Amino acid sequence: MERNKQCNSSQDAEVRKGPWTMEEDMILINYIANHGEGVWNTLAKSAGLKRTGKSCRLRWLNYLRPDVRRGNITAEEELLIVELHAKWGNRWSKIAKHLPGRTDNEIKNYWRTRIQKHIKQAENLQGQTSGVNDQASSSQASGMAEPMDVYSPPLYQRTMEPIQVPLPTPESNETYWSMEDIWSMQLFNGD
DNA sequence: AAATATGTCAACCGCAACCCA
DNA sequence: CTGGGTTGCGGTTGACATATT
Repeated sequence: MERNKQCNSSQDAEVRKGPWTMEEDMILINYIANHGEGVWNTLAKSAGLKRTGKSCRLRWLNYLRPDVRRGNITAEEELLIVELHAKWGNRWSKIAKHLPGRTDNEIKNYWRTRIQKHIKQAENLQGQTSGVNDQASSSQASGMAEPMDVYSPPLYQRTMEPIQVPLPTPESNETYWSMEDIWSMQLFNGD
């Protein structure tokens, strides 16, 4: 329950860290809805958030922005990630630019948690054909799929429909709000 | 049923690039 | 050109969730 574990040394009102609360999200969303983005440090202060500008920026870009898609990476997206990573290595933001709605952070996470070990396994099975690191090696040594050099992106243009935030178990805890919820809430708050 | 291992993901940090007075 | 502030990036951490023993 108590997942706010800010470093409450002696003073409060310092700078908050750790997971964002729903209130903070609302404040940020609202502020940006009314004033737009700006200089993040200033924004954080003007909005009354006890967060660094950096933290606000990250939260907004990776989570709160209305056009951000989270979860349910499709097979097409995964393939694209694999392809682009093979081409460019860990240039996550560059890769992310080719996956509309996906953030570099999510792609990076997805890669490290789901793809990397998979590829390593495949490498091991092939008996270390070569010292493939993970920098852009022309063709990755995993028998994934057909090797396509120039992958044409517009396979999956940003369809906003199938967004259904997974929300596995609504009973998990108290505040587990989907972005839909938050956005519809903030509509009532036109300030 | 409890303990432990493993997976997932949001958020942090440091650094470098960029911008501008 | 320099210095100080801001932004963007990539690596890493740590909390929580889920699987396994």
